[in-house]
Amino acid sequence: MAQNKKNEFVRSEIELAEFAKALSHPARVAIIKAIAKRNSCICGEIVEVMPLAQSTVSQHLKELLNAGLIQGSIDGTKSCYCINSRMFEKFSKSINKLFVITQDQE
Amino acid sequence: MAQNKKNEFVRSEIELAEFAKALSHPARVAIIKAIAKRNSCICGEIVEVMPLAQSTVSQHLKELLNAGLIQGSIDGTKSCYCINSRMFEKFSKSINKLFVITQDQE
DNA sequence: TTAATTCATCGTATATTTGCGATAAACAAT
DNA sequence: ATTGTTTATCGCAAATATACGATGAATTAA
Repeated sequence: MAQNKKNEFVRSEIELAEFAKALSHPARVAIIKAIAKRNSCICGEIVEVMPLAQSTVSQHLKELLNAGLIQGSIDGTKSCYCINSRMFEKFSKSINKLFVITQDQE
Repeated sequence: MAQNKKNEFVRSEIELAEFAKALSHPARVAIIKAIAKRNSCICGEIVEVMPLAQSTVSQHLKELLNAGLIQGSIDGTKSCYCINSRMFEKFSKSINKLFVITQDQE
C-alpha cells in the first residue's frame, strides 16, 4: 500500500486481524486440519498431503508459528508441529466477543 | 504468486479462509466493531471514526459485504450497514470446529 | 568421511492488497 | 435548474503475499 496504516488501530483489533490473517489462506487452514487430525505432524507428512512445494509449505508453517497458532519442535532432522490450543482458544474468544456484542443489540 | 493454487483445496477450507481474510485487516475489524456498537451505521459515520480516506473505507466495506459478514441497504444518498449475524455465527462455528477437532485428541 | 535425508531460508517472479485522489452517480435542498 | 451531499468506483502507486527452485545447515546412515 502507499502507506501502512495498520498501526493506527487498537492493539486488540490488530491482534484479531493477525490471527485471522494466519487463517486467511486455504493452505494454512488445511495445514491446521492436517496437524489436528494426527494430533501432531512432522513437516514431511504435511508436505505429502499438500499440493504445494516443500518450500511453500515451510513458509506457511512459519506464518502459523508467528501467529502462535501452532508450536514446533525439532527432532533430529525432522520438525514436529502441533496445535497451540491456548492461542486457538484466545482467537476463538476474540471472534465470539465481536459476535456477542452484535447479538446483544438486536 | 507465480500460480494461484487456492482452488486445489476443499470447499470448506476455502470458505473458512475467505471469512478469515475478511477479518485479516485491523480496519475491517474496527469497522465491524463500529457497526456492532451502534447496531447499524451509515457509511459516513464509519468514515468519521476511521483513520482512512472515504474511498478506502468504502473498499473495506465492500470486502466485508462480499464475505457476507455485513449487509447494506441504501436510504436516499446514504448507505446503511449492519452485521449479518447468521454469517458471523457460521464463521464462528467453522473456527470452533477446527478447534474442537484439536481438543478431542489431546 | 561421504552420501542421503529433512527442512529452513534466500532470491526472484508474479499476483494481490492497500491506500489515495479524482470522478461519477444518485439523490436532496435551494 | 443548480448546488451540495453522500457514496461507489476507477486508475494508479506502493507494499505484501504467494509460489517455486536452489541452496545451506544439521543430522543420520553407510
